[in-house]
Amino acid sequence: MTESAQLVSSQTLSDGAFERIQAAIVQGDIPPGARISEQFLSSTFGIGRGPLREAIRRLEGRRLVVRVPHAGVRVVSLSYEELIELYHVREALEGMACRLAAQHMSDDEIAGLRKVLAEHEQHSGLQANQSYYQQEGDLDLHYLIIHGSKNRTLSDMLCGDLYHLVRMYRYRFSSTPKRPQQAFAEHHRIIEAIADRDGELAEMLMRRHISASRRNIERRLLEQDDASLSSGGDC
Amino acid sequence: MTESAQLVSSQTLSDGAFERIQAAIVQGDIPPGARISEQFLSSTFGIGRGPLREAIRRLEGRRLVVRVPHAGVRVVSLSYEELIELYHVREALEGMACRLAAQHMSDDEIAGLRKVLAEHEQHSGLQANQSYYQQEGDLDLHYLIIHGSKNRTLSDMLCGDLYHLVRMYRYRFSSTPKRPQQAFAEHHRIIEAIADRDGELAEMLMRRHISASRRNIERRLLEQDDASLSSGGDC
DNA sequence: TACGGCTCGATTGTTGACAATCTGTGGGGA
DNA sequence: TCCCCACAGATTGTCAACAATCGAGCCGTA
Repeated sequence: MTESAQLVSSQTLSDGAFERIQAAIVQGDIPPGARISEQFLSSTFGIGRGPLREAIRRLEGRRLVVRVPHAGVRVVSLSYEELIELYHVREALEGMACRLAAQHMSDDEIAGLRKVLAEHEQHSGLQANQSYYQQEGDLDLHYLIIHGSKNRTLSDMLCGDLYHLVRMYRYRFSSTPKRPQQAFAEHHRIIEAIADRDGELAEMLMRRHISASRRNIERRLLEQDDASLSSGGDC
Repeated sequence: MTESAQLVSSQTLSDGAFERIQAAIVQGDIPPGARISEQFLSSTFGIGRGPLREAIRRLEGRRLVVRVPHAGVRVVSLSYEELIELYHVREALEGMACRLAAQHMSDDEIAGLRKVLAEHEQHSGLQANQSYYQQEGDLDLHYLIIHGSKNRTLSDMLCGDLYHLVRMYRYRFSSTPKRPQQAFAEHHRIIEAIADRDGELAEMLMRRHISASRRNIERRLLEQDDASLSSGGDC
């Protein structure tokens, strides 16, 4: 019902299954740690097990699922430590991306950055529901900056692999009271640094931005029962 | 003949095929850009096309091969720009790993680092063939340092994904005259910084080490015919 | 009551055959 | 001579059936 992915531009059944399963994983429709049954997906999607298995193998190569032989595959479930580690890696990589973006982005692209930021301002001022900002808008801006680095290898790693994992867990931490406004201010400063072509500063601000985001997660994770993440809720 | 991979500890045919093909790619047995025929591999390995296709899909997920629908898969072929980009990413990531290693490695592990370095010294002094040092020893040391960061996510990215790509192209640049001795000296300084628990310095030295390696490649690539890499020899 | 072995069911792994698609080649026409 | 079309061959994509393996529940025994 919810999936408009029926009209995917995939040329093979395997590609289509790959995209649909990946979307289901990163959107949380299939929770982390859940087991994936070939038979179930096969009948759900209405395709044979062959293409389906190939799609799963591709997800396995992307580390979105883990497989134990003869026992089935499960959606990857990041532990608390792994999630924090992921943010450390992001800090290094996106810091670099931000520095490169300050060097390589065109003036038009920087104008686009400002435009997105202005839209966010309206959103975050308009509605009290702050989760949207954190969920989509935040990433949009990061996407733009990453692509602005003009380093395709870096973009692929960040957008293709890391962000899928980040997105899986983001929805859990979207409702921190003051974080959205703070993040907005940080975004503003980052964009200004990029516009000034100050790569050093841009990298530093981005690293602090992600570092703050990480600490926010650490705090919230310690507040709430930390067992809820490591155990992998099976309710 | 050359492959002792017959007694792989893989539990399924697909896993075995995955490991063998991956090894063949990173070792250069299958050159970058070459097309992979399902039928050929199927008869070579003596397994059906099903498990083989699953193995290829896994490689596709790891970006070691690219596939165009209905037309076959090819081994990924890095362009000059992509190779340089890869080294930039390595610089950021391994710099971070080196800093963390200085903080988290145990004294025993650091002793192991020194031991490996001493072995390299004998090798590089003993034999005039400097390629071995660059090919294997260099990576051994980097592996140890990366794992010493105690950041499993970082280790997986660096050792699992990036290094396979780096290894594919390393053999082309192994015979630069003075580079091995220089690299050895850089390794020495890096290890000393780690032993001193000076994370800042260790990161900086590692970044310079990789940066020097990158510039070495850039220089050699500009010297020799640069068309040989981008065109992807089809002889 | 607790533990070890067994059987059954379900799920995964593998195979071979069939259908769909692309590529290279040859012939016919302008 | 050149271009377009059709055909054949090969290769990839898909499916359904068969074999191998694992886990759960049951039973018998100490």
